[in-house]
Amino acid sequence: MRTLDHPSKDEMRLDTVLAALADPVRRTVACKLNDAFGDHACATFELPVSKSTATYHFRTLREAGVIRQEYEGTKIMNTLRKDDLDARFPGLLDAVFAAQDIEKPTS
Amino acid sequence: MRTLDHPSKDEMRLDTVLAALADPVRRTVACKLNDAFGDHACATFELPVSKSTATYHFRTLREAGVIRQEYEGTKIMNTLRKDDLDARFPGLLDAVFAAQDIEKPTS
DNA sequence: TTGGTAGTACGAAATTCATCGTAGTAAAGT
DNA sequence: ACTTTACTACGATGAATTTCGTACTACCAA
Repeated sequence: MRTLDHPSKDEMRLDTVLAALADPVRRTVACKLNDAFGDHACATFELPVSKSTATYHFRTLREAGVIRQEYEGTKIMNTLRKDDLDARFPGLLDAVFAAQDIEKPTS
Repeated sequence: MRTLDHPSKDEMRLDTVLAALADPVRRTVACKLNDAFGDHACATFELPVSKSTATYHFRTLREAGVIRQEYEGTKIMNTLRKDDLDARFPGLLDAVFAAQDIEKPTS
């Protein structure tokens, strides 16, 4: 079974988290994970980039600690590490999501 | 009299603000402005970079809308645009400062 | 076992970023 | 008028980021 490395809560760095969330493609992923229910395989995000670029962005988010990635068959299921991030940097994620919604309101 | 360009509140972009705050040197500047009283000329920050690099970071912060820069004689006085940022992206700045303090507690 | 699915790894190219030194400028001090 | 101060502009450089295509792999399904 394939597994992927994730930083522990304590290993999360503010530099890295902010840099991860500064990119619009990655912020879109994080926001969608925050809003949505159900399945979140990488392919379901319809990002405006190629498949290999998408892989890069998902890896960047995972290595920053923003998302968790777990294999499920050939797919990778992505979830937001909201609890861990809230514990490490309280209020940060919510402020970013709120800011995103102000700038680009959803529907 | 020399003046410098600043984005209006509405021109502030989340991408740019987050990218500005993702850099440790720039985040240090913003945090110090948030904490301190009195004079804040560029030279008072004792950053671990050369003078020309410091100029670059201050300009990046100004163009993102994070700080305001105004000439006063040969000096430039820097202030945090807290009110504007709070109005545009409520809670964001405070969350970042709180996170910074968790990661690198002041004194 | 053959084929499809969902993603990764790798290498390359383009762009942006962070850094610096040098030279210059505007204002203030003497 | 000259010097000092505090900063900027410019050009260069190296590092990091973002992008992509191609080739590959692990797993599942028929």
